[in-house]
Amino acid sequence: MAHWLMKSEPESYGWDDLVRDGGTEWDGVRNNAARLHLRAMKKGDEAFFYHSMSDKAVVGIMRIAREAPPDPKNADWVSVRVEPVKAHARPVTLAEIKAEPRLAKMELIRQSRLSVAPVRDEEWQVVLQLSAK
DNA sequence: GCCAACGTTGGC
DNA sequence: GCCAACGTTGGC
Repeated sequence: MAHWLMKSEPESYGWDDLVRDGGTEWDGVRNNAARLHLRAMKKGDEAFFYHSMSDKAVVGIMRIAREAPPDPKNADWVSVRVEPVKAHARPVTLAEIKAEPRLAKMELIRQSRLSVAPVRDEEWQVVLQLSAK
């Protein structure tokens, strides 16, 4: 099972909105690299929900409930369905991630503008540990 | 509010 | 096919 990280500004659509809705269609991704990651997601994969801009923290875990449909007429419509799994006991801030040497290679750090990014298994575990502290 | 990083567009 | 100009994202 693969792991991912998906960003949203909490003011436009945050973790609380996701929980309220019980899940959502993750669309509106325009960046091509991010789109490729969306297409690579499989049902059952898990993803961190990251609040960008005002919050800058990983706040919870989502599950990919439906993969992107194949061959859309318009690449802009690529989307997956995500559902909330669990809020972190404690959000893991960007500052903490940057301060943790084992997370230095995260795509989140290396390419800050990428809104949908893969997360390595080791990195996933480290972030989980930080969220439980 | 500023600016760095990155992507896209369009002129040549 | 190159590159300058411009737009967007997101951290600071």
